Amino acid sequence: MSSPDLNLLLTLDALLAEGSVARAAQRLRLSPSAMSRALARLRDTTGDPLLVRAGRGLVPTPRALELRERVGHLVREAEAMLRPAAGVDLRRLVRTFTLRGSDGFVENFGPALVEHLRAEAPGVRLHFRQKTSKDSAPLRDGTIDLDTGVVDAGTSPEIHTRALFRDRFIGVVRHGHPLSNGPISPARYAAGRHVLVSRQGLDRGLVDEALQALGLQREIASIVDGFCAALALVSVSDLISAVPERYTRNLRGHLYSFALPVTTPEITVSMLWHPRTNSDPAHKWLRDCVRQVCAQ
DNA sequence: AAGATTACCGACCCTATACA
DNA sequence: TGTATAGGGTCGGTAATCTT
Repeated sequence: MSSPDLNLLLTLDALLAEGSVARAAQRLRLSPSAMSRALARLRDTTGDPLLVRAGRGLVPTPRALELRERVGHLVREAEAMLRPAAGVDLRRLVRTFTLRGSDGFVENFGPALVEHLRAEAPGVRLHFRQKTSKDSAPLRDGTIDLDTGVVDAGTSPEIHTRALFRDRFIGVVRHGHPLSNGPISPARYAAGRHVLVSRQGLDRGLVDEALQALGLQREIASIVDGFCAALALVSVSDLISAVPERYTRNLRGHLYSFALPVTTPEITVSMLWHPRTNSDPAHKWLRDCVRQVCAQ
């Protein structure tokens, strides 16, 4: 069974509003004959004559009178739905956005972001979710609204991305740690005991590759799946960790940071969103907020 | 005479089929 | 798998016809 032609709703609206085939035709820029045939299709679809001859003109049937107001509302509603979205009223916006970020995103950027949103849109709530994988499916199905992280070959091609900031890895130890005094050579750095951050559970990373190029090797004493855990371990032990500088700025207040004695590639942290939300004015505003907070 | 309807025709779209 | 073609269906226009 085929669904009815919804274009007929526009025809019905014009016919019932005008009460005349000729005037309805004029309104929809059709010939009277085309409108007459459209009326015939409507009669066939609804099973009601809708407009019947009365002298030279037409008069509505009870069913037509019943439909007149309803179809009018329906058409206005549909037209409004298809118009480009107007700007969003931030003071009255009530909405929850779900943001996904790697370990440390909330701790580092969350406070500024929440404050920024509170000032502009007090009805907006943020739901921060931990990034346990790079899977794009939650963006696609709307489970999360905005993702942050490093874009790589595994990122789905349809996903929109925008760079937020570039970052570089630095070394971190507790204050009073031997490395907090004096120059740090690659050999001196490699001689310490290290904590490696790896979400995938790998046992070596970029720093190990850089050390290997110099003929050095470090001892990985511990592997954790997030920067917060690494910094927590570093703060109460003699372990050494390498973390992104900007990404962990607010988390290293009581720790000693230093430039790594080896060169590691810079990373670009981006935000990622699905094309479905690209034109949504509220989502646009959220992206702008995240961009501003991360640029500070 | 005015407005509604119908016959006929062309344009367009969709689908099935053949073929490279 | 992609492209070309034929056939059928739908819809709108013109012109003619019908109804009041």
